[in-house]
Amino acid sequence: MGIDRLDGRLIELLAEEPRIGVLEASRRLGVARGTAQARLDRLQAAGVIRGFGPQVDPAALGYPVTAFATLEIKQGQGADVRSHLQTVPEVLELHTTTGHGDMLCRLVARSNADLQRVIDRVVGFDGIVRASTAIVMENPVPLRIIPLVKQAADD
Amino acid sequence: MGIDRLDGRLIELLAEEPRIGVLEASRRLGVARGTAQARLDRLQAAGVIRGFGPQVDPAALGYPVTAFATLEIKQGQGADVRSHLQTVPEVLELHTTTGHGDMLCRLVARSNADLQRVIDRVVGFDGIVRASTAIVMENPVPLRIIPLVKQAADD
DNA sequence: GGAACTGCTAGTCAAGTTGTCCAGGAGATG
DNA sequence: CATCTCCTGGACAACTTGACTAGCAGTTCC
Repeated sequence: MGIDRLDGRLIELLAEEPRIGVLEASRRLGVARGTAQARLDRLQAAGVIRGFGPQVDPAALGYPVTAFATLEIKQGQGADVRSHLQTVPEVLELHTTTGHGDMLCRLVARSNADLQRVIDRVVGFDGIVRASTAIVMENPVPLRIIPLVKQAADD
Repeated sequence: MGIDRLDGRLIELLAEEPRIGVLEASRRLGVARGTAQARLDRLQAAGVIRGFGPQVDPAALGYPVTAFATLEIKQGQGADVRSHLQTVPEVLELHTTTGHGDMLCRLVARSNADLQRVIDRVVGFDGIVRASTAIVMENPVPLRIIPLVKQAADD
């Protein structure tokens, strides 16, 4: 179920230079291509690697503003709120968290002014009792996984 | 700076089936390979597509628990806290937000018990005045970008 | 109108990579 | 000792990539 150091190094390599392919990765790791291929297949089958989809930058798409909104939900309205938020393209991510019907969602917007429109659309829904929004100013640690992969590989 | 519908469909295709490659993508889009190639190059050069790195699932790596921690930082300690959190592998992401020296970070852990260890490590640092943690129970909308890409393509 | 640009098509080419085999060796397990 | 599992190093055909070509259509600008 876990991963070993070879798996870890393979993931690191592919994370740094995704275009290199299995053959080049096997060369750099100093193993046979079949081995790298088998490891990669196994990691994907196990769900450790979910895929190699394009990583799209919302800012480059014209949405440079990110915010996190904490929502308090009316009892029993959870499912409705979820399907409402699913329809809003600017909602990139939604979690339900511990707390009294609380949810946390990540939003993006074209500008601070546009963020108001997005929040209105998110919050303008019956099941939502209250919302508080925190606008992201800096992102000192962008979403990363490599340190965790190394940690997991060393266990 | 924006993207058109062909760009949008190309991104969608690659997001759904990343392994198809440029040639197959061009076939499905009904355009010449050179066109798909050129579009893809342009999207990457513009930073819209940052890369095709492996998407690793922390849960499959043995870290099924996710939490968000809001941290209140002592005046002037921001930089120190940032570099501290950077060294913690379980910190997947860190943002500074509006508010009085507030930060928001995404954590993962091996179990709820392990989360305590992670939080202790995160919070056990001088510059942090207070922390409140919300444990993620469900993830009704996993990190997604396609709806936003469609939106951007239609403008 | 005509010239210059830009973006798309449809084709070529060599070089490289992929998927899929195989037989054999090394290390662990019972 | 026999069996398993994993890795190696090699092979093969089929395919994809990167780089290039010439030609065509639509815009923009004088």
